[in-house]
Amino acid sequence: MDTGDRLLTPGEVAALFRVDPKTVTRWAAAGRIGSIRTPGGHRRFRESEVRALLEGEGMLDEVGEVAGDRPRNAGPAATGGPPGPANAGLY
Amino acid sequence: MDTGDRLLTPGEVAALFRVDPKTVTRWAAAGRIGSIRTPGGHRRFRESEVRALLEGEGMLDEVGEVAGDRPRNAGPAATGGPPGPANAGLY
DNA sequence: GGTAAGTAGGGTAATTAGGGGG
DNA sequence: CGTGTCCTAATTACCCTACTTA
Repeated sequence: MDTGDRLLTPGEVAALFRVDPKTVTRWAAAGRIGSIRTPGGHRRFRESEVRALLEGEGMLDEVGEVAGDRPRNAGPAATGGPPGPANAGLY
Repeated sequence: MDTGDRLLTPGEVAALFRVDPKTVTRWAAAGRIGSIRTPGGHRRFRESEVRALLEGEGMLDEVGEVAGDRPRNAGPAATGGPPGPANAGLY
């Protein structure tokens, strides 16, 4: 069960992705990444989910998009059935 | 049924939310989370309430998924443990 | 009774949330 | 369309000492 349910702060995730914390917050707002809200309104992200995203688990399209192409995001359409982030409409 | 009246210490709740014990105490002081006060003045929190807050507090009882009744994850268990980090917008 | 750990309390700095505009 | 940076406001984290709990 303990798949490493450690919660990371926006700053931690931002450092992992080398982006601004604001961008991470936008991902959570867009439902692209699961987020746990504290009673105070701050967000916490699951280390396991962040790691999966870092590996490319978010896009199950690792084949055919490696070289000589500009794949914006051909069909994210969740056809792969991401078991986790089912939270779409946030607010 | 038992509401899981197990009481958790501020340190336990803080570890669950990845915050400081002081922050948990502040939540109790602000009335954001129920707290039981000991005769000495220390606080105890209900395990059931804390868990509800972690899940998003959407009163969505996801207790019915015990046996393979929902073939949702057919491949990679990306998120790992909690398959449904469905959080609710609270702000 | 005594020791160690945790918690409460106040105060200050750092981080985060939200919106707007580039 | 997505990201980085600006602002203000709110929340959180770490500092301290004293008391309660185990």
